[in-house]
Amino acid sequence: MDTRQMAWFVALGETLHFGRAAERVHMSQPAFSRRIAELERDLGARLVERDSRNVSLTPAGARFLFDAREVLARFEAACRDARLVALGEKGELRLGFMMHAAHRLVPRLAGLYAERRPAVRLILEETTPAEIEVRMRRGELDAAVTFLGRPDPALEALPLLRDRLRLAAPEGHPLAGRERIRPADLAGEALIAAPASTAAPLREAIEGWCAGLSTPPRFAYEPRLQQTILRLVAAGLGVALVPGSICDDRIPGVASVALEAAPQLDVVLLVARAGANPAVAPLVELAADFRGG
Amino acid sequence: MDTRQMAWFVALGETLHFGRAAERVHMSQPAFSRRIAELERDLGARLVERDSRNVSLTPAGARFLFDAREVLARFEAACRDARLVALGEKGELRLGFMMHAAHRLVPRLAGLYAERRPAVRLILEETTPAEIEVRMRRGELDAAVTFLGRPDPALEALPLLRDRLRLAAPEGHPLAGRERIRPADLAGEALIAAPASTAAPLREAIEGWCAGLSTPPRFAYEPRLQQTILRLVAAGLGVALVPGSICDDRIPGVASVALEAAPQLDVVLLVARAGANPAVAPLVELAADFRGG
DNA sequence: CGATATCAATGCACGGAGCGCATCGAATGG
DNA sequence: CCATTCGATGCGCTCCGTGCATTGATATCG
Repeated sequence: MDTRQMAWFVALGETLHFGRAAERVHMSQPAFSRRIAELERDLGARLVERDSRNVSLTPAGARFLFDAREVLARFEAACRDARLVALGEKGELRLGFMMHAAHRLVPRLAGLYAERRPAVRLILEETTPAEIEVRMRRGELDAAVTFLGRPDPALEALPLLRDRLRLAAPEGHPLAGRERIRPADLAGEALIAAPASTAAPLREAIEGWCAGLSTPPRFAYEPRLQQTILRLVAAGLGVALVPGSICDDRIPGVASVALEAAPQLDVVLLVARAGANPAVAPLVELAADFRGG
Repeated sequence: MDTRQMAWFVALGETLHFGRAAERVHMSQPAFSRRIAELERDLGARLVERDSRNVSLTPAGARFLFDAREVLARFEAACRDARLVALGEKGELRLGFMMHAAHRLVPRLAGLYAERRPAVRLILEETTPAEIEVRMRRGELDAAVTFLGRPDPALEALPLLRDRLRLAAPEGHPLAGRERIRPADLAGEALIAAPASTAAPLREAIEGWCAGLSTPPRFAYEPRLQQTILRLVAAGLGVALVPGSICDDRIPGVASVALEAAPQLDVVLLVARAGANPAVAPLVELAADFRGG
């Protein structure tokens, strides 16, 4: 028993005429009669009353006609939606992103994406670069905005922007008034930075810049979120090296200072190379435009 | 494209294994592989990613799996419901009835019917005996409670109860105090009765009883509803000959008097002889019980 | 690193489901 | 009373869908 039988019966229910219904479904009348009889046999219920002059629906037939229309509509919709999802026109797109990107990058991306694919539900998951790596590999994310990390053959990294590290210091701190600082200026300072297990590329950039120091910097606090780091700086608990874009909006109580030979961090859009979710395609295009603009 | 393909795909989606899915739907693995490939071809979308070691759903496949489950469930429900309607276990039953029956008969019937067929929606349509005849013949009603009228080969009449005509007169009226009256007592009285076009059997019974009078009775008012008739009587506008059961509940201002050789009216359950709606069967049984009790 | 096992895809031949054509039987209308 | 209409049935044929055998690719283990 299948939906074709339903479609045949709907044709019959609408015409109440075997010949015309058969014609509508591109079948000969005898074949059509047999299919309807077969449907009734399978169902174990008489659906039409035929007295060789006119055809009428039984109560069961009327009910089945009504239900069949709905089932067929949903069937068609399911097939259409599968196609749309395959084309990336509909469905879901899980976009992971690190907190740094939440300020400007992700909102802009999300807005532009929604214009191109209004029917795709964009699921935003804020997390950390380390988590992103794991979840991308497991296929739990379709794409992610993160720092460029170790190259992965299965993942493609599309550059979005390049960020320079800056110093974030409490207002009134001796370094806060400087035009530009060198690694040596950090001697004895309490540093605040996320641990490598949260954002390896960022941590490596920080430690790399400090590598020249005779006494290695002291990491006083290691919270995971950039938000927290800046709050701790504002509270005067230490200084931090942070991506410059973070300092775009002034945080009360925090001053930002340029670094000499500031390390650069690439913020990239990470997508699976073997395109799992077709809905990522417009996001990739967006990344290219983004780079240009 | 039909629901069998959906069922096959659901098996695959749940096992993620061609061999086991094929087994579940009683098919060999090669045939199953082909059916899935065909489904993907018809849909124009890849539903599963197979890398010859394990099978995984694409986004389109996941969506289709979800939708397919729903479509299949509704499909099954539609088939099941058609069967139930054919068995009279579910669906609708349109029961017409004349106003006279609204007082006690129909509420009791409806209550007992609902106990036997809780899934059948009983649609009650109050109307007149004349209207009932027409609508039964057109198949717009499945059954009706009405006076026994002219026998119709297509309709079966099952006796429910037998009602004697009584006189309804305004309190204080000369006839109101009588024990029993004869047709001659009505001479000169203003009669109130529904027209023959509304309830032929009732009207005929009334006119038949009055047939012996030298001067035929004067029909002062001819409203269609029994309710109206009794109100007019209460207002002192005339007297009426009404089915006795109507007088069961006392109407303020109306007295009822027995008739000599009172005509009897059969109240019957009318059903189509060629049982159109299977849901009437328990109603027919009910009518038999009713006659007994 | 090679042998083995597992699993989906493909080649091939067969059987039957489903089709169209011709026809029948019943009912209707001129 | 014959012509027409319409659904059901008989019959032969075609091709779709099946199972069996096999291939090709890939992971697992000695």
